[in-house]
Amino acid sequence: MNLKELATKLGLSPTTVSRALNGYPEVNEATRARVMAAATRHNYSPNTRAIRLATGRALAVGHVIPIATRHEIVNPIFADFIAGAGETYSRSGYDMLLSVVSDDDEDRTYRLLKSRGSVDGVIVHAPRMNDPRIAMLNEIGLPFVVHGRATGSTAAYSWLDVNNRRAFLRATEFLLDLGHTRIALVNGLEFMDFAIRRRNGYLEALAARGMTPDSKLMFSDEMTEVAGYGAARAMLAAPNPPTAFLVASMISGLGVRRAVEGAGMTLGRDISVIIHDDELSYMRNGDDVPIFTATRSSVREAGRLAAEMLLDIIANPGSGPKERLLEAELIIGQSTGPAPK
Amino acid sequence: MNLKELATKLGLSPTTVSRALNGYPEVNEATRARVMAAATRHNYSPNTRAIRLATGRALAVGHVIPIATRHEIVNPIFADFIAGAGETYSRSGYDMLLSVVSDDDEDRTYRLLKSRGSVDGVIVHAPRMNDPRIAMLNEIGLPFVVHGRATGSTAAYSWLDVNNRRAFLRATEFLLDLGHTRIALVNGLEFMDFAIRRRNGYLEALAARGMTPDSKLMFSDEMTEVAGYGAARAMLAAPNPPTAFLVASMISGLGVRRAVEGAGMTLGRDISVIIHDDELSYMRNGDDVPIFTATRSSVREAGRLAAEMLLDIIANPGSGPKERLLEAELIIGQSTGPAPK
DNA sequence: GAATCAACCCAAACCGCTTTGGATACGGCA
DNA sequence: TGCCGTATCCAAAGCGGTTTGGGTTGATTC
Repeated sequence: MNLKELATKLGLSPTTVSRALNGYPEVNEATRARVMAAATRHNYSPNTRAIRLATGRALAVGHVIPIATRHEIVNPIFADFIAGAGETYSRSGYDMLLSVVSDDDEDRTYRLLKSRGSVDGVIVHAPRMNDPRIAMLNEIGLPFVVHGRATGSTAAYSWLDVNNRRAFLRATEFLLDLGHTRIALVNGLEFMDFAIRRRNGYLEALAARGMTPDSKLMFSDEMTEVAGYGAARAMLAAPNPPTAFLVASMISGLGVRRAVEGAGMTLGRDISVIIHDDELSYMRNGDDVPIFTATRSSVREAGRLAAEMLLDIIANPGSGPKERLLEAELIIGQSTGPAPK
Repeated sequence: MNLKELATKLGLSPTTVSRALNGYPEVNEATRARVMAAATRHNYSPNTRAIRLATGRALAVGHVIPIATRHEIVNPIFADFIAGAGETYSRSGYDMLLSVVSDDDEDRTYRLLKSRGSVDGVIVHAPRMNDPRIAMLNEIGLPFVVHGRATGSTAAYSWLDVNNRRAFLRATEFLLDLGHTRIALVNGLEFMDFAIRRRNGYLEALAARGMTPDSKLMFSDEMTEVAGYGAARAMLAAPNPPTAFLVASMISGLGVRRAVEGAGMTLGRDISVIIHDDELSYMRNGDDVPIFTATRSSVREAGRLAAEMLLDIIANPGSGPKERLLEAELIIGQSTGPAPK
């Protein structure tokens, strides 16, 4: 059943039917009601392909997921972010287009999305320092929102980020207040912007107390269980080991915990651990009582909000770049305690 | 730059230019070369919206991700499956459309995808027993491939699955051969088809040795770290505890390991654990030497293959349902050993 | 030399919707 | 009574491709 058929069946022109369905004022309310009724009765739904061509809008948003050719990792937080964004799109009648491409093809993919008109905008994931995508997207004129920020980028752009610096600053202060002086940082890959900011927060807190950071206590790698385990194990075995760990993710946190327990120590008593908790739905930090003390910020909520921001930008072009900084909560769990004497 | 402009610039008709670019035989090779060159020079790429309308094909595949309204979980293996499928789509010029919907809306979503012509086919995720989606999709005539199977479904349908029954049967046999007699099953939610099959494999292996299953050793829940921990902890504390665990996922496996170590026991010596390893890219089972003994099957590869199967079905309608059963490998790691005396 | 055929190219219809630019009818106003 | 504004509705022209159904040309066949 298409528009024309529905129109003939109603004895109306396609124009009128289209207007009736789309809420235009120049159609009699009685007629509109008749059209609406007929539409639902005949189970009519407009062909999106035709709408897209006629309106010139894609009614879709793109997410380009780069598959790093080097370490083949699918970022586990994507799943929740995407789920959040997807909720927003469903609510607004937008489609979500996922492009999984090797990171060499990322640039080409954005250009194709633009030139073939597949999407009205994109969300940029996992920004790095001086991320070249920002200038490129501005240049080709494809609306976008960055999840995170790109330190060093000069151009203005829209972004939504968690205050990673502040979160790690507060977490470090919290550990310092508990008397810890040897605090280790188990960070993500430090070409990622969020990881840089977290390290900065950590360093700032130390500096504020006049403490010199120890590079032996600073680790940076993929945020996996194995990496977290390896890092913590090595640090605990080294001379003058840390009494506290600041960990970039729930998953690495599990590895750190294993190393701690494997060394015969108890979490929250011998060793304190604070993780960053993205509230991944399949990796909850305990049910009601949090297991780990954590800086908490829902990545799923971030997905929802970033998508809303993008839809807003698409609906109101030329409204200038938008920015939004979310604060992480500091949640006290069972993994922290006063530094052992 | 669109087709018509390119045609005028070349002094040709849109017809000829279209045919030249799409490889039709009725165009002079010299002309074709000229067209191709001009196309790349002027950076022409066809408007997909127009192509879709003209051809009546969506050039897109849908993945409907249900967000369970009850436990709000985003299945962690989606990420890797989607990544695999996405690779196939990119290679074939198809788009991947993700719909994140509450599971009450799932039915409606499939119907909309069909009636609005947004996709040429869909992948059905997480089939349950007697899954109603299969009959529904057959009825509305939307091509699909099920990732997994739906026990009890009478209609024929295309699917790609891992031999879950056989994997867990072999794993159980392996533990039995090591002398274990108290083998616990830490399963996923048993309304999911894969979980049912795994349990069946487990039960079959026990039955083959004339052993009666103990319901106290059979656990079923969400596959999270916390759930795995809780289950294992409870079983280990109960009278007549198991000496081995068969665990449905890497993530629950981490929880089981924590419970084992928390009880002061050593993995592979006091307690044996076999997990199912989907080879999630962010949750590797060790680097070269596997940590856990595991039934291994890459869900990402499954994504690739399922997508290929679907594209094949779309390209050759009426070719009848396709089926593909992947075997899991049994990988020996460090988490299993002979039953303690 | 006329008929035939292959090779090559084009005009125009079409996909299903939106949107522009009227047309028609009716009531109110001067 | 005649003009005008308002309320309704419609015909037709896009949107940017693909595809159908010819044309034209030059070589081949008889």
